Amino acid sequence: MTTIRLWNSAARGKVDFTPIDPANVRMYVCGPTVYDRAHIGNARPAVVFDVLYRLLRHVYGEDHVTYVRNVTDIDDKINARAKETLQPGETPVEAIRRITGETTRWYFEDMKALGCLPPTHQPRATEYVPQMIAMIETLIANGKAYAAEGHVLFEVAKYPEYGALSGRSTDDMIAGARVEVAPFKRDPMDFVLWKPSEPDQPGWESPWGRGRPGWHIECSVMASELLGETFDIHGGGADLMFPHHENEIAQSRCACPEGQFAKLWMHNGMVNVDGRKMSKSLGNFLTVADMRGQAPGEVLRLALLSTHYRGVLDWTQQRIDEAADALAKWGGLVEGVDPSPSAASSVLEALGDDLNTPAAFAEMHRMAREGDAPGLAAAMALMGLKAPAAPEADGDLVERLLAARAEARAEKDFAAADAIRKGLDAAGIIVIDRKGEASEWRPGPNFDPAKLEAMR
RNA sequence: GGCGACGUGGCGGAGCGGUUACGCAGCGGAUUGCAAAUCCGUGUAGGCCGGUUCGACUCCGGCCGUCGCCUCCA
Repeated sequence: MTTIRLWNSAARGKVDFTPIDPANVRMYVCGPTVYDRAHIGNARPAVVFDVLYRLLRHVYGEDHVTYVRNVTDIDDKINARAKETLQPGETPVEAIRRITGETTRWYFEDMKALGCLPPTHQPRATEYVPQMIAMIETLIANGKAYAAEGHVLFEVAKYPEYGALSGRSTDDMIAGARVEVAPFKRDPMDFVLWKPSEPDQPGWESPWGRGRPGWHIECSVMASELLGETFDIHGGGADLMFPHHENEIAQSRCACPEGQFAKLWMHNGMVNVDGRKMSKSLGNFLTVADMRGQAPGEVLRLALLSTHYRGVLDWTQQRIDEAADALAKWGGLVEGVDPSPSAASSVLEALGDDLNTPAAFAEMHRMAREGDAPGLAAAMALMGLKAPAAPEADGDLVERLLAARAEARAEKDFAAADAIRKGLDAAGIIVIDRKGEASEWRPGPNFDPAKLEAMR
């Protein structure tokens, strides 16, 4: 059996992965807040943890892995967006449903295009509010939380291990204090479990009046409801380590003192665009929809995996181009080839070493060079990679142009022949001449139908 | 200010205390009327300064630089 070693953020080191129950390996990953198109930063964790999901299924069996990725559909950013886009005759709550429904659908489509398997469960926060209220009540009963002015706050001082995941002491946090200090907080570090809702905001009846849950409690509840009080892996972006994951740990451990919550924490690195942090003000904000306009989802997936998941990924055109070339080459090699029964052990070994996808690709390049098409096909299947569908080119037109070129060549009119070849080349049509036979051709990764059409 | 990560050849990007990463680009060759595609070959590295060691890109310390988090951003 392949040994899987994973970097545990909480321990700051690699550990051998040993499931609590090999018959049911359990993983939770923080999913998107559905108020807008998924961006490239949402895509990376989805793709990275999809690779881990596939690896775990390969090692422990397809029916022995439970993967939960939530959808946060209660959030003040959603409320703000609803207010901005309110349609005539629409209530604010209807607007919220419109936005969360639409963006959730977009998210599912985008992730599918990136080759991600659907997780076992994709719970929505709105489906778990009663359980959140119950967990908050438990925290109050345990003396870890307090109600004040319609809010319920978690009292950080009551959880001495707070900060263990991110390696911060509460003193450090206060030193950097940029925390909002509300008058009803006992301590600036205390964070919201429940807050009151205005009449035009979504709200649920609770022991503390009509209100809504805070962000952190959503994940704690959905994880324990679907995976239990102790489960194997919790994943998410590195920026979520503090405070989101720290707060999840505090809540869950205090609500279920006998449970451990996640045994292993994994964090993917951030994505930069052309060397800079992606932001709307810099104008380099990239959505998955934008990316899908640049290249097929399969290519984007390879590009997202081309650097190790813990490092910062710089998103550039060159990276996309190289991914497209590699995939086109591999796709040509494995077309019509039956994958070998199991992925090459070298590829499994690379992935098993803390998801070293670049090392796995090096192995795949080696297989391509050595002509091991079945092995390559198996490796691609394991990683959820496939060649993008060949673009449709106007075959009659290309054949006609090639015939004209052949005629020019026969008459030694090389200027005319070369003009046609250069045109086809510029259009991204790859022409392969063979001695004594008709030229073969196929659309390449840079095929541009408009340029081909212009040669008519 | 506090905490943390990272600095590898032209670019991307891994592993490794001593022996080729790999890919792209480049260069040379095969092939071609010239190309393309394909194949073969090949050069180029480890921020700076110290330390440990027979030996360091790899371990330790310092410095410099880049980036991130500390703001309900993946």
